[in-house]
Amino acid sequence: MQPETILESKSIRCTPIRQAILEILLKKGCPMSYKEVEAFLPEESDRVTIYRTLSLLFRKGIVHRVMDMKGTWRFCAHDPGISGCPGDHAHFECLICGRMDCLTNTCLPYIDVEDGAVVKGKHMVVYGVCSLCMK
Amino acid sequence: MQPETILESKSIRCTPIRQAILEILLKKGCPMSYKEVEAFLPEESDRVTIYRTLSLLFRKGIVHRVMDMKGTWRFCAHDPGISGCPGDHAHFECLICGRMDCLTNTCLPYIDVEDGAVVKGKHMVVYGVCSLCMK
DNA sequence: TCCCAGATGCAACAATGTTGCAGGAGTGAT
DNA sequence: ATCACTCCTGCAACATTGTTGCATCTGGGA
Ligand SMILES: [Mn+2]
Ligand SMILES: [Mn+2]
Ligand SMILES: [Zn+2]
Ligand SMILES: [Zn+2]
Repeated sequence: MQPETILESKSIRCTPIRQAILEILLKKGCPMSYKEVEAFLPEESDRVTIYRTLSLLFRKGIVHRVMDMKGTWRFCAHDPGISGCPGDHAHFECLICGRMDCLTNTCLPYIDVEDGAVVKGKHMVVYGVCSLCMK
Repeated sequence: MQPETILESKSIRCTPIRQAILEILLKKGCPMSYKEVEAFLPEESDRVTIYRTLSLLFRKGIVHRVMDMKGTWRFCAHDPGISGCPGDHAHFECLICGRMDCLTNTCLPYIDVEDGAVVKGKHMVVYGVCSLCMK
């Protein structure tokens, strides 16, 4: 699905930067930090605008986000044409090249918490060395 | 077990700050950020020393650490008298009061990664609202 | 006692996240 | 077309955490 279509469907004004950022996320298909996204944008792109755009996309449910093992948020868009990706899956992070991947075929386990506590979400990162970096 | 005993058993010089920090972690028994640890130390304690001490304790395997949903490391010591805590369990973080707890009775699931990739560790945070904050 | 590895304190920096504000662009109503 | 209003963007500024370098201090072994 096209970035513009997605933005319009969420009643978000379709600006060049938003379109560009969403396009990058859709094309890459893996969780990216704002820094990684920035690398694919024109030189003059503003850090805060990228930050706000990613926050907006997240708030509107267009992307999901994962915190990596360095403590930075990574944002990821899966084509909404494909049956709903709730972000409820584990992620793999390579400690060498830094790449992160969605393990969309996994499903996070049920976790028992203390009585009375309410679970809002689950977050799982599996880290190690990816196949490319192992060679 | 006493902090000094633990430090000696790992051939780490037993200094007042190390003893104090380890004692705090053992007493609280939940993953604490350096900031939280700092709050229980004398005013004049140096930020970097705390940082280095926590790193050391982690490196020596005395404590384990978890990244919380704000992207900061939390360190946690379980009494080594109790049968080995590898830190291989999930954690619950309350989004209201910020407290984090070890779910020591859980066990992280096996996750299938791409062929050729090597898993070094797994990291799972369940977040929501704790029983106290629900009231 | 002397020496040296190790511990600490302080300055300094990087990265990310976050907010405030002013100016600019787009939209819809008149 | 004009105007008003909302929203978007760019820039400055700040907080927090993590991290390193260096000078100094300290404890323990030779
Ligand atoms: Mn994902
Ligand atoms: Mn734990
Ligand atoms: Zn890799
Ligand atoms: Zn709570």
